[in-house]
Amino acid sequence: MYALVDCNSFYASCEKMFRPDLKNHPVIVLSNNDGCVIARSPEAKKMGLSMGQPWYQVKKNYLDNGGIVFSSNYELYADISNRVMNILTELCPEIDIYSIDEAFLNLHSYKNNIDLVQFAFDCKNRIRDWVGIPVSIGIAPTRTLAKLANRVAKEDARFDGAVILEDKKMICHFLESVQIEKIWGIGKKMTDKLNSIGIRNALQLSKAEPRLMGSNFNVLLERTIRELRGQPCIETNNLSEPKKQIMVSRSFGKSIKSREVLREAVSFHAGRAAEKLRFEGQKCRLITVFIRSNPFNKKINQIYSSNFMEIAHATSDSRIIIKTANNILQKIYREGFEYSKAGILLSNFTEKLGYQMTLFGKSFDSKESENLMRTVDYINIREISYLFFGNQGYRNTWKMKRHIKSKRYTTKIEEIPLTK
DNA sequence: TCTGGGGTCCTAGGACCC
DNA sequence: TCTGGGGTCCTAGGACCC
Repeated sequence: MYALVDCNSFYASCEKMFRPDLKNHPVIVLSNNDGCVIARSPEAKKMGLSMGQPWYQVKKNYLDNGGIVFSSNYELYADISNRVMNILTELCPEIDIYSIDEAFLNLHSYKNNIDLVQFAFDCKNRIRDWVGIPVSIGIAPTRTLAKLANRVAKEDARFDGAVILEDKKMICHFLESVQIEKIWGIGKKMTDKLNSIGIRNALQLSKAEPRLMGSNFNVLLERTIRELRGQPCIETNNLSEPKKQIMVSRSFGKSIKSREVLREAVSFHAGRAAEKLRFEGQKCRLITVFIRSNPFNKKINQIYSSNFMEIAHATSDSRIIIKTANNILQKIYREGFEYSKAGILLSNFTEKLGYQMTLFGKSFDSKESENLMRTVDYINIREISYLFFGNQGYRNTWKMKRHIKSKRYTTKIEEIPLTK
């Protein structure tokens, strides 16, 4: 059996934790640049706000009706997430952290020795009491079914936040009431395709022949069908699995024409990406940079420009990565466009051990490079001061908007909440 | 005025090999 | 009329996820 534990309206719940005065008030959290709605408290959901809706479209109405809004505060959410995951790991060491706010627990090793209902409520209560975040729990024979159970636990108040699907008959009955687009892994395109051949609910899908569906559509669908039938076949994404790519990209606070300012933004992202790469203990060989205009603005000429460069030896040196990113930018920049976003993608990783040696030239970052980067990271992590590279610039005219951010209550000594 | 960011996996098709 | 067969590897792009 698998349990899926998922925090309810996670970002909004994090904000509410530190603002007891907002209890029972609608609270939402916005994406970067205060662009879209990405988390809604139950009260905000009732007001009809939907996920991903542009903020400017709902702003007036929402605020007029007493809604509360926050810019995203990832430092806070990441810290709260760690606390939740630590508790879950204690309860079940076979844990697969799937995203910032949800995790699968593999309950197989418990066999029949636990009362699943008891287990679910223990989890739920402990996280509520120790951290302060409400969670929902779905337990079922496969991950796909656990996902569905979780969804029902969230949506139907009668279950009090926990749904356990065990009995075969019960599962069939349950699947019949589920639309296929609610199934994990079935997106919009697949929904349309399946609807067109008359498959509308999860029970119908589970009765389709997996092999045949696999060859007519794709293997992902085949796996999903098997999972719906109670046969686990979606692998764990082992927690220690190294990343395969690292991306840093941001929309700008306002659009940019100047090559110079663009260069600062790209350098800044490149520096951040290099930092992430070092924390992953990886080195990369391929660097891709892209710049683009705002696709929503129909009045301007659109551009999406990108290119990549391979570096001779795998590196995690910020200087090399920033320099390469700038060379790519030189190639892709076109005069006369308004750019609204830039990004960098690092890929082709080689773990620190086990390099491919190059025939000519050096194969490794030099000792000097390693030492320098370690020192820079040391200083930056501890915020003794903030070191950056000249290219990264100081103007920051492109930085994103985050006008209504809450405090970093748990990670900044100056921002710890005080009682009056 | 104003529309996020970071990932994974799969597939089709091209290049290349014998 | 008619132009092999079987493979691998790589990449770009699609679909999906939170």
